[in-house]
Amino acid sequence: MVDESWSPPEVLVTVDLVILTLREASLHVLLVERGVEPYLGERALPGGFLNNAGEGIAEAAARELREEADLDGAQLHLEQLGTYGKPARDPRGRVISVAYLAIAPGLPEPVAGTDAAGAGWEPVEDVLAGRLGLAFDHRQIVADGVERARGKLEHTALATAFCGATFTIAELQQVYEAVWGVELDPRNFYRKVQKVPGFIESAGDERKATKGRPARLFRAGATTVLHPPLVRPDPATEEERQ
Amino acid sequence: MVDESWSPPEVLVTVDLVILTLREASLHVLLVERGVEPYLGERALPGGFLNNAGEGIAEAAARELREEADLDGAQLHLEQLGTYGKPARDPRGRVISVAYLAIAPGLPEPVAGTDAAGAGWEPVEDVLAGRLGLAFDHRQIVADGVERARGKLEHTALATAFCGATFTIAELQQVYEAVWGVELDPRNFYRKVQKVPGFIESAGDERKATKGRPARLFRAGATTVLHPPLVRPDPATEEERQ
DNA sequence: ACAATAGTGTCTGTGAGACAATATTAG
DNA sequence: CTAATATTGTCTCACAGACACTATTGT
Repeated sequence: MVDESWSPPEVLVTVDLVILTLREASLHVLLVERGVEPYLGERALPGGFLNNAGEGIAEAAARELREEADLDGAQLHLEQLGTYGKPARDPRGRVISVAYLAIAPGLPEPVAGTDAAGAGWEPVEDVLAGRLGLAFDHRQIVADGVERARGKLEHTALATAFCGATFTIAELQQVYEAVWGVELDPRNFYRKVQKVPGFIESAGDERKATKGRPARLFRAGATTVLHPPLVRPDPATEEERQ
Repeated sequence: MVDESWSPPEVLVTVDLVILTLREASLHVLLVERGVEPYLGERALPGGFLNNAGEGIAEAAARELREEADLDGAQLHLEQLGTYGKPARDPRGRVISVAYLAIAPGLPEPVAGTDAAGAGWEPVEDVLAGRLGLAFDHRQIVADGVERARGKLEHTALATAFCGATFTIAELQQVYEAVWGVELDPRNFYRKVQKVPGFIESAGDERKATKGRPARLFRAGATTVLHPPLVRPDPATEEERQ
């Protein structure tokens, strides 16, 4: 370390949340409208400062999840995404942000946050394409979150976190298609998913769709890591098809 | 956020490094002996406080890499691993640590750090098994770093970062075997590695081993992501063999 | 009946792993 | 020559993807 006379600088730490969900078969992220400077009035990720008390970073993330999105961190998938500390990222001074990724099943309607002026789900595509500007470096954080989710869908049962307590295989497929941005063959997907031990388990009864034969219902299984993994189709392979 | 009258708490931020290398065909991590309280005299990861000036977190990691291990961050693989902020992890007060993972090729001998009392490479196995105790929560950080490296070997060209400028395929195989802790078939590995476009490229001449036929030399290719990936053998498949 | 979706069966090419065979060096 | 390692060749089995086909509902 360094000599005792030197005193290290103190910095402010915020926790920001990338909360993803599926709405109308496309990926959405929860954004709030900032009620204070800086970036007043602009869209930003929900988040806030780390509390004084003996609050761990993960606890702070769960607290913000509760305060700003009214979601229960204990029930949801919540994992650390990364830490962002570029010197000039916050005009207030030396602020670094620890970002967390949360996955929520489809929710009824725009969640009204307690803190933020207004909260609402926005299409991830609009954010990534820059059609919707975000405060700070939050666009980059969203991009990292989506990329993380895409990768984890392959090797973990994360996709079930987008669904409700029970779901059909077609619904599960829509999750993969929306997050990966690809189309999958329903028949191959059907067998493939069921072949992974512990991924999903039957929930007994049936459920009717608006049209066609009713589908079986399933719930998430005990397994969190998928053996074998569900690999997403290689875009390079598509080109070969000519 | 919160009302303006409330003032968020300031915390101290350290940057810690998990520097991995290969020595005698097994994975080693760089550790220093702490010269100050707390944990004086115990082993710990190299690291230090974030500087006052406009120093980004990644820059701080590169600086520590230079100061404590005399390695050039621009040449090495250096990526953020995660942020650790349990309230009681540091007796000095509210300190959170941003951990970085660095991969270094086999180096001549114990690197003498400038700051730390003593520095040396220790087998990762000793740390993970608890035979060698570490300060703070550094054992967990090492475990996370090794796990990250294992996964990245599958999908990225990270393995070449363990090697020198040129290397044989057998040496590359030793990297995979040491990090994954498995044995691989040299013949299948040989073809598999060469089939991945851009992973490795020939370096022309030859080089003799102590015994046997001399092996071709290769250098790292331009590709960083492997298509197709090198999947590590599924341990469940081994049991089937009976 | 038809449309629409759920679920099953079958074929085929590719690729991974097992392992035989050949090449090239040192001693 | 033999030992040791590098490199190439070949076989086989499993599996992913394409897609025909059957099942079960609403209208």
